[in-house]
Amino acid sequence: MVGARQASIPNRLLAALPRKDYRTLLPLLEPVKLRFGETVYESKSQIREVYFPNDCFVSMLTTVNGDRAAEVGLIGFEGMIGIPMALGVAVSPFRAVVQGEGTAMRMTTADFRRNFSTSAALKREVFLFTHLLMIQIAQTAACNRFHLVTQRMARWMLMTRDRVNSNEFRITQEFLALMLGVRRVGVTVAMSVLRARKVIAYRRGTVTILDHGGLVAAACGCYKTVKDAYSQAQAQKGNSRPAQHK
Amino acid sequence: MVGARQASIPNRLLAALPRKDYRTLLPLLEPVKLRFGETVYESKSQIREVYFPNDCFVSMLTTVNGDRAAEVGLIGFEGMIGIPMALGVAVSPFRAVVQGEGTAMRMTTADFRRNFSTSAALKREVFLFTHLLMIQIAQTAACNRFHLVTQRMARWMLMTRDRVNSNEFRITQEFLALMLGVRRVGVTVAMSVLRARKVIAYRRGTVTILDHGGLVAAACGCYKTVKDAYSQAQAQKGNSRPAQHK
DNA sequence: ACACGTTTGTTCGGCCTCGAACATAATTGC
DNA sequence: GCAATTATGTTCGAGGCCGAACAAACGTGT
Repeated sequence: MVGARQASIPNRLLAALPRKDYRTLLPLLEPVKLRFGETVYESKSQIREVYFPNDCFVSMLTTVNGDRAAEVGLIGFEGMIGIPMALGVAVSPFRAVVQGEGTAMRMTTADFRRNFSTSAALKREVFLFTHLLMIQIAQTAACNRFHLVTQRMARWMLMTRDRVNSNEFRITQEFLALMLGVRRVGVTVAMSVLRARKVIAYRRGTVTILDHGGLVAAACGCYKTVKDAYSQAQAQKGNSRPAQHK
Repeated sequence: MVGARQASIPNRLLAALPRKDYRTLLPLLEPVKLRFGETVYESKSQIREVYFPNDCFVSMLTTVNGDRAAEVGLIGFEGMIGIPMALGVAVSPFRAVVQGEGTAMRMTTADFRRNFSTSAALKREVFLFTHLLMIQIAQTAACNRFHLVTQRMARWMLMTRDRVNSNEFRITQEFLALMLGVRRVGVTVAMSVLRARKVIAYRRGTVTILDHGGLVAAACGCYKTVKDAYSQAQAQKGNSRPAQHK
């Protein structure tokens, strides 16, 4: 019955903590609503709070030449926003923008710092996520180099789907183009190709995945690579801590 | 006289440690020679040792589709090879290949783990470097998306220059093409453009930077962005620890 | 000095993405 | 219901990089 606890704690990172550690954190966690488009951290700004998404998700963006930006990472309920804090840095190198509206548990940096140094379990979970985030960013680097717009867009949709846990979500082509760092027209074409194949449907700001397998086929292997890294990490935890349910 | 100690300890990360912490580590550090092209870690392989480069430097490569690879990070004397160990993971997600021949200080994972948990200074330095590496990888992601071969190649040469501390270094176009994830011909063209501008000179496996400023101008801003992040981190340390020399 | 392998240079057609401009459709506010 | 705004669709020429194939120059070892 490992799943029972997870059901009541949407954020996977928090859910993976021993009950004792979680109880200590709970009074310090404030549920907040994150609205679509909201900037959680400006690039190079001070980090004042960290966030554990419940059902929202946030894009990490890096800027080049001061204007053009591209998404380098996507973080949802599987992780935490504010990873630099875990590495002893209170400044966010990335811009963090809410991509999927929803709620998150917020904690002040002071509280986080205090508990981070005392809870070995929190450290372990946060560092593991840091590692996975690094893999995601690195894969994005390679993906940006090699793969076509349609492939990268399909990957983005799949990553989003995994975080909203639904085959339908709101997104405009304009916004998606910003994330992928391409022209909007490029997204228009890519989306209509997938629509013609009946892989997705969409209308003014809403995309529906019709054929999940087809979308995976349309995406590059980067989706699977990153996803496998995540699930393998989960599996490792399960194996290395067989006594967790005690 | 902060510099005096650094002069005898080539690796900056080790050099930044308090003398006491460094003394503890020293007997565990084995100097090894890393030869050009040598694979330090295979992707997804177990990490058995971590390395603190003295004058060598190592590329971190990510693979897509199992065959094509691209460099996502370059690590030299400013850092450590084996960052996943700091995050509690003993498997390298990347392939690590020696790019610049030289020596490094090697430590077994067991020794690293032991000392990592007891030396707050080592932790601080390694985590700070982890953060900087993450910035480097993210910038590479954006760079791969937006910038032309010539720009990215110029950036690569500058990053290499900073790590060999020399305006001349050995590299073939074929190898450089592998790192950048482009065709060799693309590198040939890009290099001849820079040669025509008298920014670089080269002959069969050796590149010489003639005009550093010109090369910076030819590179994209990503070079400066990442470099600034590194030097800012150093400055922060200097400010926050004014009593370090005691 | 010579032969061989390695490294660098050149060319070709084709595809993807670019920037720009303009056209149509859906939603919102009044 | 109508106007204004937002979102999506279409087209154009240009440029960069692609894979492939072939040519020339350099260096090494015998």
